[in-house]
Amino acid sequence: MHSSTITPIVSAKARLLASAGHLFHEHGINATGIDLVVRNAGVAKASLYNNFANKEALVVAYLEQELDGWIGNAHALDNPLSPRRERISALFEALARSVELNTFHGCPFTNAVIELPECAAVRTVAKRYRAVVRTHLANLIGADTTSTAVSRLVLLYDAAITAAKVGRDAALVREASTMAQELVDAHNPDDSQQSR
Amino acid sequence: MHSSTITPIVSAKARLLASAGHLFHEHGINATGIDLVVRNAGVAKASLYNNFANKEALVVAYLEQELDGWIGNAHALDNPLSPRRERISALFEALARSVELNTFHGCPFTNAVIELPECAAVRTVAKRYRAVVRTHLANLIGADTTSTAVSRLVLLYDAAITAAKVGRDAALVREASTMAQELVDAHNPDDSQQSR
DNA sequence: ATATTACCAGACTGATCGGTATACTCAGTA
DNA sequence: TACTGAGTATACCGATCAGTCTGGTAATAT
Repeated sequence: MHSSTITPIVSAKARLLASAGHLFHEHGINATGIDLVVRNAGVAKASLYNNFANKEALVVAYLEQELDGWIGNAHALDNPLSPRRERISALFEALARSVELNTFHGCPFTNAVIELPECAAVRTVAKRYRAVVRTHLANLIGADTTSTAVSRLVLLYDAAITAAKVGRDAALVREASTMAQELVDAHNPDDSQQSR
Repeated sequence: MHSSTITPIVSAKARLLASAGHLFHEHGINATGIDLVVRNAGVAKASLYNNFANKEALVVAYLEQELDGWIGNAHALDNPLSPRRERISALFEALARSVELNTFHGCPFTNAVIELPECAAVRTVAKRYRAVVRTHLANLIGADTTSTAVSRLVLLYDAAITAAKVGRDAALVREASTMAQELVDAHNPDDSQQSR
């Protein structure tokens, strides 16, 4: 219980993941060397290789952490009492604000797939991420995961992320939001107040 | 005229750009070292630095080449006699086929922005590319470049590219195509045969 | 008390990177 | 003929990378 005097407050592993989370996401994976991750974490180099087999394993753990983060964030942004169109647009609006604040660095999974195109483990996590997004969007509009409407929302979310990352265009992100809202309204015309 | 016996058929610069075109696009920019570009081009290393200041300059030249290629391809895919919806969908269909053949390696500009996030020159070419896409789509549907309809087509094209690169999902690309066609039809209802 | 476990500090290795330097060939030209 | 310009081949440089190794510290468990 009270083992918090000299024993690390948080484990070396947790500090490494936090460090990797910042550096990989903000400066890219390839541009971030192991030494920087270690120094930034305030941890010994050996501790990295005690907890992770190699850099690739650290990258995968980072992506899994980002996936958990996305889910947490999606639920934090969601107000189940709002109409469906607003529950959807909240996701896009967060993206648009991030663009305006210059704090958007891209989708970690898209970035990783592009930075490490030959890494199967990365593709696997990216696939899981896309399935999670699809499931979440399906839940928000109360539709089947395989429905056309959900596919279209996935596409609009993909579009918004590219518009944010490459175009840095908040207005375009909001246009995607409008499209998503129109889609939800068309899919569920008798829904102007409640989502359940 | 007849100076083609020992004088290089094509210049070292052209061979380097062709080599860079293949390697950067298929394996990524950071993963492709200078030595490989040079060896693959069958050219001396000094020839690279005689024609380009550094790797970054080569990358920018490669992107400009890709931009020209995109324009050429877009015109090759376009049949001005087809209805507008088909002129649009041809773009998406080419993408879907590329996914099915496993020959799609992503948008060179998006890839470059993600691989070299701190490079201003890369961002500049990417911005030009997006303007070119917007202009082309506007011409295809005969709308103003700044119109909402064109913004929406840009978004759908962005979406299709992400669906292709990260999702590797040809069906999703075709769903984007359907959305684009519906958008064109709605924007121009009295257009079922001719585009002019 | 001792063995174990988790950690830190940092030197070190081998490979690879972008880029430079040296020395040469050869075709066209003034 | 002698110079120039574009090319080739290859050795080399300093930096950086991922990953290993040595050696030490301190708390925990036996």
